[in-house]
Amino acid sequence: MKEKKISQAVIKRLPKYYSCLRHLEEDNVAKISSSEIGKILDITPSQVRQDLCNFGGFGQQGYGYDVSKLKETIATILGLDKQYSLIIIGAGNIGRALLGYTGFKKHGFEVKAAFDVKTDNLKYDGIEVRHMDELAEYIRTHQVDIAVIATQKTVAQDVADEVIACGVKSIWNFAPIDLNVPKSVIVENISMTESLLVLSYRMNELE
Amino acid sequence: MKEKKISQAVIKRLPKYYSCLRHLEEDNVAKISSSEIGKILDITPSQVRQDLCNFGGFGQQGYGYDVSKLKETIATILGLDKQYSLIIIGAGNIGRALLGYTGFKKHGFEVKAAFDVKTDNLKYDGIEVRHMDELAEYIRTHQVDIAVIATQKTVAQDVADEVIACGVKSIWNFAPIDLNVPKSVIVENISMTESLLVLSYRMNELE
DNA sequence: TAGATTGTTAATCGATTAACAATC
DNA sequence: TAGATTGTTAATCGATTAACAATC
Repeated sequence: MKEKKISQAVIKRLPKYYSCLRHLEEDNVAKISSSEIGKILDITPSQVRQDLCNFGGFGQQGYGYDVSKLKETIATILGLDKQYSLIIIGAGNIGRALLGYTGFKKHGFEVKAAFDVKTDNLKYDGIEVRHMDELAEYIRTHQVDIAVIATQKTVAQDVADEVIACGVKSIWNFAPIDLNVPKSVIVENISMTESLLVLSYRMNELE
Repeated sequence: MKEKKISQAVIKRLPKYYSCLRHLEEDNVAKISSSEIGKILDITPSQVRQDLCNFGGFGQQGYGYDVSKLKETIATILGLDKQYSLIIIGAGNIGRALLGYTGFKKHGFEVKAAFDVKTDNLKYDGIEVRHMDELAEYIRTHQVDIAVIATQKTVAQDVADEVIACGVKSIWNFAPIDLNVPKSVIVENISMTESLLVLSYRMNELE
C-alpha cells in the first residue's frame, strides 16, 4: 500500500465507479471505455483514466476496461473483500433505521449488536438492543471494527471516548457534532443538517 | 444575488461556519477573529477571510467579526431566514427517523406530511402517514418546498418524476441512487453507502 | 494493418495559502 | 498613536482537462 497519496476527491469517486460497475455487470456488459463511464457518471473520460491509473493500469489499450475485473479491483481497493463487524450505539429512529437496512450486509458490513440507555427487550431485525452499561464489556470480548454513533449529540462525544478507550478504531458518526478523536481513529460523518443547509443555500442561490 | 460564482467548496463550509458561530453565540462570545474560527474548524485564517469575503466584508479591521452579526448574515446567505415545507415520501425506518427528528424545525424546515404505500393510520410525531395515492393531490393543494425521498431505491426515480411533475423544485434524496432530474430541480443526496465505503477505504489505506 | 482506447505527460484551471496595504 | 486584524491581490499548490505516444 501507500504507493502514492490518493486525493480525497478521487476517494470520494471510488464508490461511484463501484456502483456504476455493479450496474453494468448486472446488465451483462462485459467491457466499457473511459468515455462511457464518464458519460454515466458525468465526468470527463480523462478524469476516469487518471483516477483509475492511480491504482495501476487495469485497462487495455484499444479495448477499454473489463467490467467484472475492474469492479473486483475497485472492490478490493475499497476493502470490500473483507468482513466488518459493526455495533450501533443509540437505538432511536436513526439507529433502528440502520438496524433495519439490509443493504450494507452485501458489502461485508454486518451489524452485530446495538446499545441504548433504555432497552425494551425487543429485537429489531434479529438484534436485541442491549443496555449501554454492557457496551465496554461487549467491545472487550468481541471483534468490533466499526462503531456507529447514532445517539443524541449531547452524549456523542462521551460515547466516542468510551468506544475509543475500548479499542475501536473506526467510527461512523450520525450525531450532528464534530467528534474529537486521536489521529489514529478514523471518523466518517453523515451530516444531515449540513446537507439540508446546502440544499437550502442552493434553493436561494438560483436566479 | 449572483454577484459571483461561489464554489462548491465554499458552500460546503458555510454550514460549518454557521454551526461554529451558533456555539460561540451560545457561549456568549461577542467577537472572533479569522484565526480563531480557523482554529476551531481546522482551516487557515486566510481561507476563512477569503470565504467570508465572497459575500462581502462583514469584519472590522483590527477587531475581527461580530459573532451574532456574522451568524445572522450567514443564516441569511443559507436561506435560513425563510420557512420551508417538507413532505416525506417513504415512511420506513429512515422516513420515520426524519419525522422524529426535531432538529430541522429550529432552522425553519417543517415536515408537513408523510406518504407511504402502506398506511397504518398511526401518527408519527403528530404526522399521519398518508397513502401514496394522495401524493399528487396533496402537492397540488399545498405548498411543498422540499420533497424528501426516503423510499426503496427501486421506486425512488418514479417518486422523483411524480413530485417534479407536480411542481416540486427541490429534492432531498436518501435513496441510494442518482436521480435523473431536469436542470431546474435541485437534488441534494444523503448517501450512506458512499460514506460507508469511504470509511472502508480509509480503514484499509492506513499503514 | 488500421482503428480504438489506454496510460501518462503537459497544460490549464481553480482553490488554497501567503502577503500586505488599508483601516479600525 | 500603535497594535491588531481585515479585505484583497499575488503566489502557490493541487486537481482537472487536453493531448498524444504506446499498444492492443
